[in-house]
Amino acid sequence: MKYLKPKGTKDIYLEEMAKWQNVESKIREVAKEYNMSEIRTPVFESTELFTRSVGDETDIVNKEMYTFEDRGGRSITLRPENTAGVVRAYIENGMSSAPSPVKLWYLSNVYRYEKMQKGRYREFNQFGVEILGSASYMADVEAILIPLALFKKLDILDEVTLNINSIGCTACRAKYIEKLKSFLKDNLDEMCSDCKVRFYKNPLRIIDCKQKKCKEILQNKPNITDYLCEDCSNHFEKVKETLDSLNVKYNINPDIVRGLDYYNRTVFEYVSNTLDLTVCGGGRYDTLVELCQGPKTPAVGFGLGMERLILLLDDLEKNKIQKELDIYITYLSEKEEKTAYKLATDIRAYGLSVEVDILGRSFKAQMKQADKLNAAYTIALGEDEISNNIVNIKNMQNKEESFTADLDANVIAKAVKAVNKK
RNA sequence: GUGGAUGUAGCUCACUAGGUUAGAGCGCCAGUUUGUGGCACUGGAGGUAGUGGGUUCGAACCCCAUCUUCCACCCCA
Repeated sequence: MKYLKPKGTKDIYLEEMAKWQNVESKIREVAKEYNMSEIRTPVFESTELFTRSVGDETDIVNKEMYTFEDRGGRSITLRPENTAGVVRAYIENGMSSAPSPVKLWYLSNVYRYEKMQKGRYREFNQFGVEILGSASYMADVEAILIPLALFKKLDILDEVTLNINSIGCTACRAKYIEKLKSFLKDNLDEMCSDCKVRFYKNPLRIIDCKQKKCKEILQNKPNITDYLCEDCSNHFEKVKETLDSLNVKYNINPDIVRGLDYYNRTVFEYVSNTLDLTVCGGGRYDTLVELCQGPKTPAVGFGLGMERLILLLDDLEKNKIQKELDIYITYLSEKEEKTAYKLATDIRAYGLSVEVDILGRSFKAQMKQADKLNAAYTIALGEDEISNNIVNIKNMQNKEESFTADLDANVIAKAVKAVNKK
């Protein structure tokens, strides 16, 4: 075991790959149902894109980016999140002139230099959506609904909780921060060292500090929802009303503050009820496109952690994939080997999954193998079958439902497909 | 980045007053007399005990370093 995968990375293979593909296929279904189009952007972008958009006071930018200089002396960073790259692509390719709203989805890997824990990797995958061009609360609602549609398909609707909040616009947030600061000012000495720093750099983050003393002090803090300006307040009310009308259950949690600077108004997250994990986080970002030198464009989006979602599914045993094989062709001796292989190849051309032994196993071992691979049917080829030009197609689950067919790929494929449909 | 754990076959784990060729279950490969799987039985492959040093006549077991993974913070998907 000389070479190990880099810290914080993961190999995905065999059964786990099947689980991923299952989730991915559900994601594609949802994407189609919501009429979104897929976007793929580069794994790396110029460093400045992230420092500008994510915010240079955030932890992501301060200590978690994989940044390096390329051979041309450019500062490059492996994307720590996807929104910035999508927004860059939106502007660069003039997508603002496409019919609004532009609804983009992606499934891509992102990179953060973090200390490992379960559900926390240095390379991980996010399913995400960005809805660009709508300032309406309806867009917020749609962004909230999309993960829900996926959870429903995965049968974990009751296993996650939706938390929402509004952090207002720059104007009302600034007012709130003043209130919060004056509330905390007197007790600042008793707070943890992190919070003392946050007090000056990013006061909102104090809200979700987990230190006991800080929590105590925060008990009677002012809530941002009480300080929203009229527009922001109305917007938030409309979001809630619409969610209610759709029977979407949610908690209003005035303590959720996202770790990226570009959010405003609605922020939301989906949290596992059983594991201590945030599976999905998102919100509105009306100023980001402009900040990245694009046309003024309101937008909302979210990112959903694939590794965490799959971790949750595994924990709930909701993602068990039974691998299936349509036909296993066995042969009695080396004499029938070539006929068997040709038959397999021919049947495969009809879209069925077919396996033949390529290890030189005995007939009996081939049968065992067919069983292990969970083959629906087996076909045994021997001298008799070849001379009579007829084969027995054995149903591996129920011997009584076995049947015969001509030794012909077309006939066999049609017969198996017909039986499968029943 | 801070604090605390962990590491023995592909997987889940045994073996400690430090002492001959490190074990089990599952998995993998094969066989149980020659044309039919799932059970059972038998056999086989597979580990320089994460890696590198040190202590010792002798280390998987003791010490140090390092890496990995995990837990609590931090943060977040």
